[in-house]
Amino acid sequence: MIKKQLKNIIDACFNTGITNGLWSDTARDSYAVEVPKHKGQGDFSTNVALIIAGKEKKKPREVAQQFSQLLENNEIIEKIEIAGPGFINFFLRSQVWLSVLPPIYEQGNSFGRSNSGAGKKILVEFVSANPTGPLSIGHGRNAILGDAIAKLLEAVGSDVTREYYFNNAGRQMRVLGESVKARYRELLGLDNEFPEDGYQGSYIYDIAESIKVENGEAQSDGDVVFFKDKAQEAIFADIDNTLQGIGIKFDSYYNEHTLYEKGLIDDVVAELKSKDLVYEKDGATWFKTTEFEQEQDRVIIKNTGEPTYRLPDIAYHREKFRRGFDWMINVFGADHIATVPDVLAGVRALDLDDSKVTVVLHQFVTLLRDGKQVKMSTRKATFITVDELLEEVGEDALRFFFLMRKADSQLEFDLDLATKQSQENPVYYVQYAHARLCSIERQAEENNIIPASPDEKYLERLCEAEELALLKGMAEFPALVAGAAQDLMPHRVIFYLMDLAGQFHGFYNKHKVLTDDVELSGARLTLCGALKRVLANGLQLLGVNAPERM
RNA sequence: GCGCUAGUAGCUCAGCUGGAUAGAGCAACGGCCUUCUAAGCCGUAGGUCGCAGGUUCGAAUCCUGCCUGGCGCACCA
Repeated sequence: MIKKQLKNIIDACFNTGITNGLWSDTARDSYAVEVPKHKGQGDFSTNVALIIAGKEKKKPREVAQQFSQLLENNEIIEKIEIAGPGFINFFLRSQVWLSVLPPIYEQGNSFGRSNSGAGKKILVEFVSANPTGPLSIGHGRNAILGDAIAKLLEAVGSDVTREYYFNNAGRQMRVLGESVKARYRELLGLDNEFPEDGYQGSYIYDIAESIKVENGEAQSDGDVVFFKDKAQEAIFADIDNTLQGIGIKFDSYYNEHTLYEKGLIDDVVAELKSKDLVYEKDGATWFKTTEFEQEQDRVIIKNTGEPTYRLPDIAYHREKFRRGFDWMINVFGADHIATVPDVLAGVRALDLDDSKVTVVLHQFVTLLRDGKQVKMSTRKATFITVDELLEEVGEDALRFFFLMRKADSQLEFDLDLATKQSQENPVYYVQYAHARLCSIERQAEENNIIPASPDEKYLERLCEAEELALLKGMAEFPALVAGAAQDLMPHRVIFYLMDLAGQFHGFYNKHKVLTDDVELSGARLTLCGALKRVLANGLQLLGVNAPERM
């Protein structure tokens, strides 16, 4: 907000310069106001002079000189310096930063939220695992990332729908049914044929066991479909339970089957046909993906008459458009890379705007146990489930860990470290700052020390470097949230919080909040209260608890 | 071979649309608890930002080539 004020002042000067014939209009919107990296370079800095000079072949420092003359006499600016190649650095009056406090107190738990994404209807599709087994650690990253993205978008005022897309038909599920049936017969002591590529996890035995308890031997020659349905039911219940355990709730579940029921699959084929984008070859139906900058055409209907996954995916996306979403976000694991271009090609083929579809691709989670990488496979059941991980590290650490890295980075999860050193987990660093602030407030109450009102005059006593840094940090929060939401990058919130918590810990060790000086104590208490609010709001955005005691 | 993605301190990673002296955590070393929670703080050490060119006033960031890791390249999802 303060940055915005300054931006307005700079924009005004830029315009004045044009009026006075100092420079032309070409640099408009291409210069920036930023917080400089190093101390001594002011509170904010702009590269406007460099940009103007670059466009007009002038000397940057001269332009900066001219520009700064237009900036004289302003109530928020203490001084201006021209530095380096031609940056203009702004040093603001320290009282300016106090203006963050009232909004924090007024807005409370909505401080940081904004309406920068208001009026947008957004679909976030994530997890979308078919019900063939418990959620593995990879799904865990997907789930937490997707949910955090949804939370961020909600924070900027968008209307967000969380959707889980699944398929309970097809080969995978048939194999699942066969696997359960084999285990069931095994439990009954009957001969059985476990499918070669069957699911070997112990959960298959659990499902078989419960079928045995329920039905005795009655289903020993039961249809595979019966076992498949039972398995699906049990596994979905399990997945749901897992998601609940990490605090995730979906607004809708979309079954691929719906697309068939409504005839939407056929619609898509018909439409592609009418556009001459499909052809028959070797008994299969091919989609001319080469018309959309792809290397080869792709099969959409196999020679058996069954569609490949692409076709329903395309139909599903068209359905999303029809449902009126302005932005459709898919959170996928890296193993789905190949499907993305095909679906987007389909979207374009149907004359839909593919720029409304964003795919957030996250890399794999590498698991380390005893310093060695664990290779995971659902089928062979050599995987760690989200439940197991949750059990080991707890919900807060789980969320925090998964969100700490940007999606594009592979995430290394060292189990030994996460369990053994969970006390030194970064999540505690932030939570501890919050707990400390709460503790200070409790002590203040006991000693009847009253916080200053957020617009109190003597808040000007907050002039230590650490205090100003904290005020400055808090002022950045709303813009940070808006940026993280727009770029779908929850990890920025984590880094922000760690930084802010760090600044607080530093302040805490250097200055005492509760002293005999009533005004100073009151002022610092107000600062602390605001800080507590910002930390709590930030943690809430990530779905992490903000404990009052630790 | 092709596509996507990454390659930054001993390790794990930030670095937003190119910007001024490249940061954090862990690990290492040295300090700080009779005073608001030491799950904390302060300090020291640690870097040819994979390599080589190019674009520019200015490159970890953009472009090209090469090297290395991960993931994909099905009429599986």
